[in-house]
Amino acid sequence: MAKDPGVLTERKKKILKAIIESHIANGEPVGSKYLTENKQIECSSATIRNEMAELEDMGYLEQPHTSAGRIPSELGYRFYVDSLIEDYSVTAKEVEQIHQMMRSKVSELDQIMNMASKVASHLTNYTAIAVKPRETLVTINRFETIFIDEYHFILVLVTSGDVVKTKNITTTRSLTRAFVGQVADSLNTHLAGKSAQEINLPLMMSLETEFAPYSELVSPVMKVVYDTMSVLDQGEMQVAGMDRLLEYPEYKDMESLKRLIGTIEEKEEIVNLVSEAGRDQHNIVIGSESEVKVMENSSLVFKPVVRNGKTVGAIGVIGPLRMDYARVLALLEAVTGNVSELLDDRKLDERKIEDKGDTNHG
Amino acid sequence: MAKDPGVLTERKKKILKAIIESHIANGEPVGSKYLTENKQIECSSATIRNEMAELEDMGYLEQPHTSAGRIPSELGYRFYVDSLIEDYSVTAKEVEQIHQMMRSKVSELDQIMNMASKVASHLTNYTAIAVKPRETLVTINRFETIFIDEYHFILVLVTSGDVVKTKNITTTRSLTRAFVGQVADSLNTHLAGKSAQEINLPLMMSLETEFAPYSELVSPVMKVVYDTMSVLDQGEMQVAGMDRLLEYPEYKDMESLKRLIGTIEEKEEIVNLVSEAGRDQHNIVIGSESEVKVMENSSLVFKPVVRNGKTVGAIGVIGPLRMDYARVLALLEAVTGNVSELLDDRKLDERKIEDKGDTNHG
DNA sequence: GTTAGCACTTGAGACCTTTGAGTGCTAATC
DNA sequence: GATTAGCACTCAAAGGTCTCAAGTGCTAAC
Repeated sequence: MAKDPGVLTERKKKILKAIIESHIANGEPVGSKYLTENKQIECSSATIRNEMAELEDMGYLEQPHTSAGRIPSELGYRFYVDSLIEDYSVTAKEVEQIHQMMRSKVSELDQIMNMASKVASHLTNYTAIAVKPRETLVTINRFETIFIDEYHFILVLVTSGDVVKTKNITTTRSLTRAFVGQVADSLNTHLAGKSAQEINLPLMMSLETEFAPYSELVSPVMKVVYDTMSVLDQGEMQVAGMDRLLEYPEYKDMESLKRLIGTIEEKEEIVNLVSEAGRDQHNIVIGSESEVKVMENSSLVFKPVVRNGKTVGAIGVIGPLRMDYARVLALLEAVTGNVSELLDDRKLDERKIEDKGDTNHG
Repeated sequence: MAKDPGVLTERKKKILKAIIESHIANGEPVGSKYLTENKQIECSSATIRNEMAELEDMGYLEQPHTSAGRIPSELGYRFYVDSLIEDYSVTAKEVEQIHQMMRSKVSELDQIMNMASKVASHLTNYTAIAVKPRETLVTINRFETIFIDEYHFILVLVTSGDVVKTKNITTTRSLTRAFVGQVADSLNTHLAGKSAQEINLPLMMSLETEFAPYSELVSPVMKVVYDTMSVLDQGEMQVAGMDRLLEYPEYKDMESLKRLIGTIEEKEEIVNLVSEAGRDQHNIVIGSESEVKVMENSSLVFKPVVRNGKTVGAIGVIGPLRMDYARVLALLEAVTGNVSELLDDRKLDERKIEDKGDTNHG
């Protein structure tokens, strides 16, 4: 495909940039005449045609059919975002909107991220996602137990990363407050520092002897612990503004739209993609660059959200290849910046508390 | 529209039923000739035409255009599900699939429900939802606190309905283990039995005096409590198999599809609909019967999941008006039945534990 | 290296016709 | 009075033809 991607004359770059930006704006193939008339390029349409032919040879452009203009190829977009793109300046109004929408009462990470994805979708007019990446190494930090009544107690599990999970445990055998306290102690002795993988049969057996005559408790408790840890490993993802996909003519094709929606809903692959990404910079995945075959017709742009130096999630945008990358990048920057600010522990004086807890129903 | 919906001759019922079932199966308008040839109706096409004309007058049928067959109206579907529908028998294979898919290791309600919605979508081939209904009256049951270190403790909040939420609280002022214990005691004295609405300024002020010199703690703690309670009120909803919508020609129309996807993603309105529903029976909402204007072209069928006599959620299916109601009803019955079984406390002997806890990250 | 000019290609859209399924109505029949 | 055969009528869907306009590649002149 590409002949010599390194050597693009200034004029070629200018033409390529003009084509890409026109196509992003209009969604239609761009012709040579259009460029001479609407973009400041000082040469005739014939010259542009020659240049375009060469750019096509190099793999930056494509032609839907002989008598149509050119559209950028994936390689073209890639070159554009790497070398040609100009910073978009977020407008005051957009900043205002971000602040407005993020200024909600909630302080839970999940909800902040969720709201951030809504903001991102709203401002960019693309489908947006909020991802909580897969945790690679979750270990048990400590246990606490709370005695409720004879037959119920709550198991509190604090993991690395200050994640707290609680579980109601119901037994058929009556308990005492003291015993429930011992449970926590034993669990702490045996399990602190362990990861899900390290919970194995010998461990369980040693616990069973220790807990006699409540050995019946061991396996359910361990199951809960194991469940909890596994869930944490998994990552999460929320979607906002899925319906916006339908506004773009590239998703007129029902079949590919169906597949894309399926992939988004499945979450798995996208969470993977995001989890593997670097921590600080923007990440742009253009079409078939990703291993997610199904995203072939789409681009994913996301930016991690960092709190206290730790990546706690990412906000991203999914849309057609001809996404307005400049604008999306700038807006994601603004949104994640805002989220980080909300999460920043150094601003405790202002908010006084930080919450990392979570809930579950039963 | 309707002249006298009560008096349908047996033959009219038979014809109506045949039309609806044909249309559900094929998605196309049904003509008189088709009926004589494929359904056992002992009269000529002309007679059927007369009958169909009358059924149309009564409001049970509609005609897309003069030279087309008839399709059922919403009223027609309503009459069908109320009076004409025949029970569908879930096949052994389907039962097997339900068991297979539900036999996963997890025991958390959220995850069970989520899996159930996937099963429902898979088996019915419609979009499915798992709803956790709005709680109407959540009150505080009790507090516990867990001392972590000088600057951190965990606040555990047990609400009515045995829902547990935990929050990490970070302070700028150093704490003692004893003090953290007192916090719980105070909170219990002042807040036990209260609902979110009852947390007001006077209450906060009385707490602030009590907590001096840690009065700075009061407002953040109360915020957490309030947040928590509000979130519980809200209800939740998960979607599975959204892409399946695109398989039905009635959603070819991008504009209405966009609106439907928007409504589903928004969740709000559907959660309302489900939350208001009765507890035990099936619920069938056909098109514009619901106040959710946007579902005008679609039907929602759902069945509550009951645990220990309490409605803890619902599994439902969203699809075109010409949904295969009989099959959907039977499969939802089977799926919710399976879920209830998994949740049933009486089977504790088998699983020994019950978990109601939940998680959150930070 | 650039440009004017021209023949060529091709999808989109407008318009027309055909086709066939299905109807409503009338008059004959049971 | 209910049923049915028969027939004229309607209308969307499908296919065909034509035109239109945008855009190209190429050649030859600058």
